[in-house]
Amino acid sequence: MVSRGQSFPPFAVTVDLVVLTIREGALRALLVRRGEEPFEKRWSLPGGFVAPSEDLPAAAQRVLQAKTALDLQTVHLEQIATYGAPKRDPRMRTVSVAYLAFLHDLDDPSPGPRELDAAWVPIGAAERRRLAFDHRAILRDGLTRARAKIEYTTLATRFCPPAFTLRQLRAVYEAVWDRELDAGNFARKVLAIPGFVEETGESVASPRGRPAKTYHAGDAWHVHPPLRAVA
Amino acid sequence: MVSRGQSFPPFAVTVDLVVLTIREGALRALLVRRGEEPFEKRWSLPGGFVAPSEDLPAAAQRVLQAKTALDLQTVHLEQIATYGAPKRDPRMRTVSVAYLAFLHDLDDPSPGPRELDAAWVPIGAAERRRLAFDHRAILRDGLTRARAKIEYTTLATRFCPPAFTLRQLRAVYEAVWDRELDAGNFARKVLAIPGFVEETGESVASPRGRPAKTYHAGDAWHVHPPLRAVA
DNA sequence: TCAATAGTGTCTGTAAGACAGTATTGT
DNA sequence: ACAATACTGTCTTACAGACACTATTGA
Repeated sequence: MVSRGQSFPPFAVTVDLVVLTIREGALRALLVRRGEEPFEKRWSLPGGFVAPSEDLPAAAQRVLQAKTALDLQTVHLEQIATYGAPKRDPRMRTVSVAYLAFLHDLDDPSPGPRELDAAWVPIGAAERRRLAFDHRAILRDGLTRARAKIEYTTLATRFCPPAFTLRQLRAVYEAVWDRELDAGNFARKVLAIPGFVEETGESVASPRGRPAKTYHAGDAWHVHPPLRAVA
Repeated sequence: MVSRGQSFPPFAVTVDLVVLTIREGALRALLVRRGEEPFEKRWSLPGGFVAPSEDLPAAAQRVLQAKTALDLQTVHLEQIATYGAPKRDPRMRTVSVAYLAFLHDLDDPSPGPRELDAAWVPIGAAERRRLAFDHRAILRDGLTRARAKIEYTTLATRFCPPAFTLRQLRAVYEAVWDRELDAGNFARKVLAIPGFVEETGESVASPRGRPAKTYHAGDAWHVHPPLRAVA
């Protein structure tokens, strides 16, 4: 171990992102197909090296904006954990700081210059796929975090467009937890939490049936008492 | 950003530890006084550089064993988060992976060769102290994690010696949450969770009053329904 | 017997889930 | 009218917290 002067064991530091969205009623993760070694042609989480004077969240934002046509700073990005097994990257000693992002449905993602493809992959397929590096473990940890976090925070609204119905919000929970919720109980509970959602005053016609009111995300962060992932 | 060949932005990677214990009825953190620049003479969390072929949890264990006369692998170590602001270390670009450890009461800690002192500092004083680097934020995050984690896991038993009374276990929760719990409700709840604690069959005399049974930690991990930090 | 601590019983309020019932629309 | 969807009322059960009560010891 070196601890003095300019000499220290040099590490490469990367960020890798678990980017989740709801599309066609299914929870999906953003995956990219690698165009270079190592793991060429293998699917992986989007990621990249951290620049010498770049903060870690800034690196995560940069990677995210390169793949998606994101307008805003309002996207929620949180750190999952850091992965640094000595042989996780065959090229060099690397630690990867993993981030989790929640996005509402967007256009198709665009692959970067060194990538063959980019896609929103349904979560079951993504988890089963052989991913590059230790990305399968990172994806698993990110999903676990997401499933836990929407229980006691209002983050589920981040999966929704700016205006949404309670049906859409409930669909988020149902997709993330892979479990059906009682529509009535859900509406009562969400509306009882101050600042979870706020009426827009508008309604949208359902395919058939009574039109649903639309809501904006409110400014509350904590949901107490929490919604529950298991019955 | 460099992403090909041997050339990449070099980072130093360290581990820093939030090591907590209960001593004299108070929650305390292990702090060390730095004997070299930067932040010479300032108190800090124990930490150190990660060696070139060392896994991150192994580095954390090594740092922990250097300070405390720990016998075992059974200590619980979990990652808190990673801190990598560009100027967090004035010497070089450094990212620090922070770990959280729960220990039962041990001997006084021993300072390392480049440290002036080491001590179990009561948590209130530790939080108020001006610590080196961004260690105050790391300590805060570690405490938040600890307070949340003992709600829904059996980790509080890690603060207890191998055999303990319910009074001792309750004292752990009271110290960590800084809140008194109803003794009766606590006993009923803990005993109702299968595998939380197991009777040793022995008792210990109280200073005055009925002797308390002693227990070992059981093999359960989750506490459901959770104990609650707030009333 | 008294004081102190350990542990149990019982009541009450809150909240979750099941599910029936009402409201509002398009066809 | 009917079907479909949105939402509300009501009942049951579970559990947390308050607190009174019993149990067991040393002095």
